[in-house]
Amino acid sequence: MSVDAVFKALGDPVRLEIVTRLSDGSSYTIGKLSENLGVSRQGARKQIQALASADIIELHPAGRETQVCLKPDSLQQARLFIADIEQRWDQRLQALKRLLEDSGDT
Amino acid sequence: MSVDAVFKALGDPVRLEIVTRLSDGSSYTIGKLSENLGVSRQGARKQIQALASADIIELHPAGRETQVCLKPDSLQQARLFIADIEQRWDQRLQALKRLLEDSGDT
DNA sequence: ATAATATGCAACTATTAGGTTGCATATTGA
DNA sequence: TCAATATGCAACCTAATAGTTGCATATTAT
Repeated sequence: MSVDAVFKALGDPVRLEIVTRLSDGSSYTIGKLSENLGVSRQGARKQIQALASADIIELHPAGRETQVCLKPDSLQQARLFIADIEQRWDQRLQALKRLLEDSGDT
Repeated sequence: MSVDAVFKALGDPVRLEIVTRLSDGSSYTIGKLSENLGVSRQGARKQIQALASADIIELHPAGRETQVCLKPDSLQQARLFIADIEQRWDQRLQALKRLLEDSGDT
């Protein structure tokens, strides 16, 4: 799964709410997860599917219900991507700072 | 700017490539940034605008060109959001582990 | 058996996104 | 001045997204 797909999956308030709820580490049925999201059950189901397709959550069908739980690997990948961007940026700023200090010495 | 909007802005390969290029800390003109992205200049321009609207980059017009540079604050916000999700998840796992160990002691 | 429950699937609509092309305009260099 | 350059703006197309409603189906509880 490419990292842009993970970001894309996180780029929606309903999906972000779902992820936030799942971050408590427990698993929810699709039905419970779909409550109070501000959209219909079927609307919520689509967002849950989108998150599953981005490998951010996992669905475990059991009997007539399906348990949903978080799968943090993709999230970590996304966080590391941002951290890398930030690190490059910081290194560049440090380099610029050193250049300024050196020229100030002469 | 809400964090889902930041994620949304990062959820596209062209925009992600733009951010990656800018992460070297230098500034590029819109024209230079638009090269070799696989889309037309106008297509690239739209993505640049999307990133600017999400407060991920800044545009500085000067004469006939416009300099583009990264603005890492929104990125940090997004990274911290993910880090928080991961932390909650980890804490829950730790708690579960302790529970198992305790019950194993009895 | 039957009713309630949890979910899935399909069709449909409206909006947004990503992309294009064409043309206008302001700035700069020769 | 005049040509080249950098960019902006607008119209347009297509595909994807977010959402809906209605109905089907499998599972579970009484």
